[in-house]
Amino acid sequence: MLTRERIVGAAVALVERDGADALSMRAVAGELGVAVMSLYNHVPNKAALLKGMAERVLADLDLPENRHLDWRVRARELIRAFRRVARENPRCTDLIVTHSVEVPFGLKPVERGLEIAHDAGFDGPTSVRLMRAIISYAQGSLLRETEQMRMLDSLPADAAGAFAELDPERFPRVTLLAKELTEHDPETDFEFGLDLFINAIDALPR
Amino acid sequence: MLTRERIVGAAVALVERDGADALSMRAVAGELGVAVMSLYNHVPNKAALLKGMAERVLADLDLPENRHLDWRVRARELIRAFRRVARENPRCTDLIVTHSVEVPFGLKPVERGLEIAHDAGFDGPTSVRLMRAIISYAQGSLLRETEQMRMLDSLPADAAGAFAELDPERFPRVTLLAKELTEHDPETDFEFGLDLFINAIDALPR
DNA sequence: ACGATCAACGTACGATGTACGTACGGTGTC
DNA sequence: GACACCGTACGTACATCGTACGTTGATCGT
Repeated sequence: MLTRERIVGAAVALVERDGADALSMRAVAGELGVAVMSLYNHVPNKAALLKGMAERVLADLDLPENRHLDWRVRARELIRAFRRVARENPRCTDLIVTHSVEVPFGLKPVERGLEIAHDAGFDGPTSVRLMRAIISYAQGSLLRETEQMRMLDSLPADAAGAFAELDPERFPRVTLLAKELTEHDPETDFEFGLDLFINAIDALPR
Repeated sequence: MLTRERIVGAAVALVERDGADALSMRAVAGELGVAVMSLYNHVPNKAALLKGMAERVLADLDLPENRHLDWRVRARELIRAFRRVARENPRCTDLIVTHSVEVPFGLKPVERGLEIAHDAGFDGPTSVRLMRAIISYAQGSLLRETEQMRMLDSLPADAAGAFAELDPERFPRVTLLAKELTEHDPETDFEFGLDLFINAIDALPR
């Protein structure tokens, strides 16, 4: 029996295996050993399928309930969980980030975020803003990670060299930091920005 | 005479006028009163055209040189300039954000960002990290803005009502903050997060 | 004047999303 | 048991897409 769940699952698996360009209704149907048009009994169109895929991946978010802990570690864990599911499906990441679906990704994480902000002592409107800001950072980070990956392995090999050989008159700091700019440690970068954010929130008046 | 510039320009104009879905090589050619295949004398393929469009839009970044000012206002201005070009081409925003091209968007803004971080007293590696973090936030914000816009005018009208009527047992804070969650003031939200970030950086040890 | 170069073009092909009509198996009603 | 109904799977068909390939015509250096 064909179901929306199976279709979405096959689509995610297919993208993880063959990349996003390989995603087509025909390919998904093939994956399930089914005719193309059968899919349309369960999914209205391709856009809906994409949305379903984003939801599916984000549904794996695990949100441990640990309300007794410090809000800072809870906030960190929430954002990390978001990043984790994205990294577990690396080739779907763009999908997730650009389709983070209504109210960014289901209500549970939103509720959780607001709860944490509340426990941290912030009022409602501020909580909403804080959540939006942090989500922006998380989404942006994921986006940047994948872009940087694409860039780094599209550049010939000696990217740092190319940067270093730029005109030092026009780009003094870029040439100086050529090495740092072409190195990429997504984990550390992500945590660096996350810390920055959490500390900033911590310093906010209530 | 057909040129890459004219093609890219027509493509951007077309997307701004008719939306991203209307972008096709045929449509661009039509816009220029030219046969489809003529485009390929100047642009190797559609992906390259997209990249060109992102570059084009970002080329409008104005980066006033005001090195005597406080680094905080310079940093803010740089990020705002980024957001401004994106907002000037709202329907291209997704393009820009997801194609922010090698070394995120040309070298000048990168150089400028590193320069500001340097003037703020940070060492090289930290400067790179700071820049990455702030770019992540900016990109994420833009992404979230457009998503939220799409969401808000896809929801029936009374979105706040729908939120408020959720089960208050499971989603106490969401129901409580229904109104705030469905209101959207991108400008204020953006500035809120930007301030947060700048202040966090300011508080960092050197 | 003439050959070379190159921008513009037309044709053509394979792939894609999906509208539409059909076949068929299971379920409820008499 | 007969029959009407409905939902699921399917096949065909079409418009549209990106682009490979071969041709034409104008321009320019000699």
